[in-house]
Amino acid sequence: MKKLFAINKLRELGYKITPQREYILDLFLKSKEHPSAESIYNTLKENFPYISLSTVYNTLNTLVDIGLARAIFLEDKTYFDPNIEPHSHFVCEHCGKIYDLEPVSIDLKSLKTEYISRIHNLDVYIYGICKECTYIKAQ
Amino acid sequence: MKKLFAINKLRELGYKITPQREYILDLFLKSKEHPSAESIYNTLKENFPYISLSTVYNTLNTLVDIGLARAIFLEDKTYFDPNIEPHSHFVCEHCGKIYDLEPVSIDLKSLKTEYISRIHNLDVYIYGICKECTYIKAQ
DNA sequence: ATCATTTTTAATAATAATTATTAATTTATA
DNA sequence: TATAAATTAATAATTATTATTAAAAATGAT
Repeated sequence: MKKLFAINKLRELGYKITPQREYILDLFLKSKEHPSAESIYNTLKENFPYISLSTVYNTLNTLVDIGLARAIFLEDKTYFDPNIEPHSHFVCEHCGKIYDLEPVSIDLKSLKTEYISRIHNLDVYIYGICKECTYIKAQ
Repeated sequence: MKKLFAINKLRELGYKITPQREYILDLFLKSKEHPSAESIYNTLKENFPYISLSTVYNTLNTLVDIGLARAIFLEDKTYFDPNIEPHSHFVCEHCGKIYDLEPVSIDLKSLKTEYISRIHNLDVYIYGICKECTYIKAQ
C-alpha cells in the first residue's frame, strides 16, 4: 500500500495530515516485520524525540479502522500489518517472528452455516519453528 | 475431553489434584461458550466464594501447557477452549460470541516453506455476523 | 494571509488483563 | 503420621492499551 493512497484516504475521511502521521506512515508502510505500536514508537523516538506513544497507537488504530492496516493479536500484544492483501501468517514459537505466507485457500462455502450469517474476514495463523531458529539450535 | 483423562494426565505429570482444580475442570469441561478466566471465576465464586482468580488462571494455563485446552487470543482478552480436536472458530463481530466450526482443511504442503521448518499448530478465525445477531437487528 | 473551527498532539492518568509474590495450607508419598 | 513439594488465596506488580485534557496545529473560508 502506498503512502499517497493512505494520505488521500485519510484526508477524504476528514482526518488531518500531521507530520506525526506522516512519520508513522513512512516507517510503518515500509516495515516487513509486523511491528508493535511500541516498536514503532521506539524507532521514531530516535529522530523525533517528542513523539508520543498515544499518537502512535492513535494512528495505527485509525489505519486499522479505515481498512489500511491489519491488527494481529498474539498472546502477548498486538502487532500491525500494512499488507492488506489476503494472506496468512506463520508465527515462530521460538523467536516470535511473524512471517507472511501466501493466502491459504479455504472453501468458505463448505462451512457449516448453522451459526453464520455473514463473513467479513478471515485470519489464519500457523505456528511452528522457523528455519532460522532451527539452524541456530543445530549449531 | 473427559475429566478423568485430565486428572490422570495432571497426576502423571506431577501436578496435585486439589478441589479447586476439580471445580474448575468440572465447569470448564462442560462449557460450550469458550469462557474467559474471569467468567469461570465469577461462576465458581457463587458456590466457592473463597476461590481466587489466580487459581483459575493457574489451572487454565496449566491445561493449555499440557495440551488439554486451547487458548483463543482475541482483541480484548484470552478465551479458553476445552475442545482440543482440530477445529476452527467463528467470531461474531456484533455480540462477540465464539462458535466452533468444523476444521477447515488446509493443504499445508502447498505452503511456501521458505521460512518454515516445522509446523506445530494452526488457528483459523473467521469473523462476521452470526445469525442470532442478524435476526435481532432485523426486528 | 488571517481567522475560526475542528482535530490532533503530548503528557500523563486510568483501566484492564494477566502474572508474580508469599505465607499458610494442602496434597501425595514414604 | 511425618515430610517434602506443590498449591492456594490474597494482593501487589506488571504490561498493554485507552482515556483525558490543555495547548498546538491543520484545514477551509473569508
